[in-house]
Amino acid sequence: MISSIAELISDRIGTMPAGERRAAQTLIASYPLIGLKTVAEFSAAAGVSSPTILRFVARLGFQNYPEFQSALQDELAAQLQSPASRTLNPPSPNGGAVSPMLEATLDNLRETFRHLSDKQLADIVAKLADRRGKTFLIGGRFTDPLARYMAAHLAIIQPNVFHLAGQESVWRDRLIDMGKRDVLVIFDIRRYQESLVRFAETAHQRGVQIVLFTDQWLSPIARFARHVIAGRTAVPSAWDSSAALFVVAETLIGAVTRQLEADGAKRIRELESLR
Amino acid sequence: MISSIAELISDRIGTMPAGERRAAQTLIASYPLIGLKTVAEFSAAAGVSSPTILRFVARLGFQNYPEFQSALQDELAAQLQSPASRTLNPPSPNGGAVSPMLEATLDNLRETFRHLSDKQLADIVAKLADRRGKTFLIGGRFTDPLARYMAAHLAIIQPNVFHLAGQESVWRDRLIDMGKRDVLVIFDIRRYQESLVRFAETAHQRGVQIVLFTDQWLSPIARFARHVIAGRTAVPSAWDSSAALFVVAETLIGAVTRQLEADGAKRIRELESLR
DNA sequence: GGAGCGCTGTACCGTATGTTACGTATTTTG
DNA sequence: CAAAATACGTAACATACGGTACAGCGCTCC
Repeated sequence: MISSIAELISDRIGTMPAGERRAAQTLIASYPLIGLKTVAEFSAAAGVSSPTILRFVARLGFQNYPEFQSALQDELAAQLQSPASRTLNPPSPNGGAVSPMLEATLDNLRETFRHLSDKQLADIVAKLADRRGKTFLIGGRFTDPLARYMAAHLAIIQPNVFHLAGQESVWRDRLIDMGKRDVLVIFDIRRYQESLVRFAETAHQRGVQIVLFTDQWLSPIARFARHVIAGRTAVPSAWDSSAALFVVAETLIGAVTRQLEADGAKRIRELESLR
Repeated sequence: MISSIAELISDRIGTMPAGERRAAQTLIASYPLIGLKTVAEFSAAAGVSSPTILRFVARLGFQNYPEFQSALQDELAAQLQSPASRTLNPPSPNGGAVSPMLEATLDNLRETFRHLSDKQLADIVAKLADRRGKTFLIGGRFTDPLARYMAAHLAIIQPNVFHLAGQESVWRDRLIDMGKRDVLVIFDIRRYQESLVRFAETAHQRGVQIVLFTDQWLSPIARFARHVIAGRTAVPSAWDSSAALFVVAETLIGAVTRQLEADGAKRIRELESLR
């Protein structure tokens, strides 16, 4: 059963030629607004010619462009009159195989944040925003990209942020640079990596404060960590999900940025003037 | 402070002559749909003549009717992109400072998947699981970690998966290895990187099928992409969020794994025996 | 490698749309 | 009550919008 035009599109997008598919994608991307504008604007936004737009709506089964627009408007009207249906519609409009994954991830996010106190986050933010020391980030086989992601952001808003990459021997040598005032952010989920544990232990002995991102079963590194963030990872997949940790990381990035702005950090002002 | 057109109307409706007041009331009654239709339809619905409608919108301060319609559309866009859920949702169990970020991310995830059909995902999965060609992954400044994350998983379950890292000149040279049967997965969100666009264009010319992860405003690479995944990125932070794209990536990883298992790929069986 | 097909864009056309001028009706004011 | 000002609709107009014919191009399939 196809009720909305969006569904109709995604149903037929596979059978469309390249140009019309671009039209379909731009419409879906900012649905349904582009469709309410003129053919010329639509075509410009999609980067195709106007006839392609018209052929596109024709393929969807509409006699002409105005009829297509009317349909979009009717849909909008229905949506606006019952705003609840829009966000609540739990019988996922997308009854297929993907939604279990989405549902599980949404649950994981909520659960992860439920066990996360504001105080805990505030402490970590304060530590990360305190620029008397250096910040090192590292991750395991699958989580190292998370460390990179966080490092990419933090390195912009403050100096002395380093992502530890490459061979184990390489980052072991960086231990020399680490001391009491420094922070080490580690991402480690099952199966926990022995090399990371060793690294964390040594760093801990040197007085480095460790912020650990791990799963709900806690990596052994938790023993040495000053702050532990335990994210839910279970999803209906062969792999564990790092999405919850990813979102916590983004939250921290945002909070640290805000904190530094509040501190009136010169660097932030300079950055803004560069944009 | 008057923000919406509806407020503007109710503010001035007192000073309007009879005919225009009828127009105003008709518009408010089924706001804003009538305003998106033609002047003729609007006037008919209000029971007045077309010039009255035009005088009405002129009194609101608009130069002409199209300008008025654009304003209505912009308002709708803003309304649709920040779903009402934010106001309707149960006042988050965790009333603290982090929850806006979490709420926005949850919304982004739902919205992103709402615009994503099973068919579309299935097509991409089929392409990624089709092992007659190679798979290349690359990302932008902030999204390259996502490419790495995906590559780390895909490289385990199948051969010929390559993450393109380092200098632009390095991956440009890899173009030589790419052909019609190959897939290029690109992550690119605002601000879109010129170097990536050039790279995508050249790859496209070589017949490489491109799977693009981008934001809702679509990277210019969408022009060359066979498949486009548009994720929502807006969060209350100085940075855009890649969480939605991350979850889509995880979903794809899981689906590809399942697909290969279903295909009875020898590699998967070998992997299992190794564990 | 060649022939056929299908897709796409350019250029042009008819028309529906927004706009304006003007005459009539209605209300307001001295 | 008269006269003027304001409001409204009819009708004519110009623009820009949607629609179409056609030619070029790339792709696929012999």
